[in-house]
Amino acid sequence: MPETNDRERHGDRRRREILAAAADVATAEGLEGLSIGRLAREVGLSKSGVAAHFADKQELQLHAVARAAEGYEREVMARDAEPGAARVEALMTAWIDFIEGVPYRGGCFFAATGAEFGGRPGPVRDAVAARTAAWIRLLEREIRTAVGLGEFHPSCDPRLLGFQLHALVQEANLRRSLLDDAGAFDDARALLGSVLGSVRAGAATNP
Amino acid sequence: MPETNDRERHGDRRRREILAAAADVATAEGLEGLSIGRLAREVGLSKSGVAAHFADKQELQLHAVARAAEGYEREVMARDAEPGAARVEALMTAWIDFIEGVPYRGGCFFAATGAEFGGRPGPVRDAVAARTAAWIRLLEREIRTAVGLGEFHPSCDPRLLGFQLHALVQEANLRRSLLDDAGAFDDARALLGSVLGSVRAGAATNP
DNA sequence: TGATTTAAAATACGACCGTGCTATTTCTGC
DNA sequence: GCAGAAATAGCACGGTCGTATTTTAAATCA
Repeated sequence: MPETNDRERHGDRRRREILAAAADVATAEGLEGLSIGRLAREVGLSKSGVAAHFADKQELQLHAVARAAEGYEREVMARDAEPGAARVEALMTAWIDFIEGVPYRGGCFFAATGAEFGGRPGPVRDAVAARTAAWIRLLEREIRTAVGLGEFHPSCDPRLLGFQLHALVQEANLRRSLLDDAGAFDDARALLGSVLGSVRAGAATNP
Repeated sequence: MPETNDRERHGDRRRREILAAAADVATAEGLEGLSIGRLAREVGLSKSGVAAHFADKQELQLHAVARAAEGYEREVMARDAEPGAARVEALMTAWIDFIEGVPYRGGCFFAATGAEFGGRPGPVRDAVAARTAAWIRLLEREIRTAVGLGEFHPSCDPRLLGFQLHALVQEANLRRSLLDDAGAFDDARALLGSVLGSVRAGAATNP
């Protein structure tokens, strides 16, 4: 069998190309509205040429979710900084920068697909939810570390702070993509600073 | 001509029934994915029976947006309280309560459709965006009043506070619908209290 | 009652959907 | 260069989509 070893099989380049286009299109037009024919036109293949790479449409959707998640893991979650407050700030800043300069037309892939699949059960929803939950947990864990190190005020509730930080970026993404508010990410940065400032050790007892 | 006077034409009851179902379904499955046939099954009519009430699908979508907005105007925006801080809190509380007990399966209609149409031009997007922007402006105006009355700290930026408050509810809606986090609205309420507390006159200089 | 207006159904049409199946082209390893 | 495998194209199928036209049934009114 060819299989040079295991990785980088022959059609993997195409497959990646298709998935990149899928993540792109899905961010703007939804993961369900994404059609094989539409995708084929996008990458210059025939419908069957695209379909051959996946068992069915759902598998394509799941791979597109995974592909989008890889981007976040590489560009956002992998930020290294001193554990604690510094890393919380680094993660958030990287996240805001990433979404602001996002290559996908609709903004944040997970904001778009999360809202799309929110009220709908199934494996795709589960995949989107799992990635979102993992990111929130990562954020909370880092906040907890900062509290443990005494960098954040002891009264700071990691779940609530994580809630607040996650909300800021979701809001910025919505305002840019729906309201064409280009300054939304600067607002998010400003609020990130003020929220983090208010929980830093030595500040008042909020939140 | 029949036309009892002008309002309440003959098929208006059906029409309202269809639009209620449309807003319902669209919240869970999107405004674009909403199909005439699906809607017909929902209200127990034939496809053509539904289609006869609207010029085309886009008109149906626009009316569904308007219908959903009416619900918000009636249940949320119409809260009357003393202008200023009290009304800001009343509006936000009514909003959170409304979405938490929302009759639509996917949560907030405008969160769902806003994300869906964010990266897509057209009249439907414009309608959703206009309603969302109007609500944000209403919130900001009331905040500005509170600052003017001296109830909120003079350093409070109405745009940023509005950003933060709007973000809280969007986040709660996402967490419940995508992550099945039933406590998300209580978290939003807690944060609403802490954020408003921090901008009340006499508090520290945040945000 | 009979004529007329209105609501809804029935039906049809063309477009696109996802999915199989069968060529045909393109690449790869000897 | 040739065999064989992999990648892609071509095509057909059953469904559903939105829409338009026609037909039936029910309500309204003279």
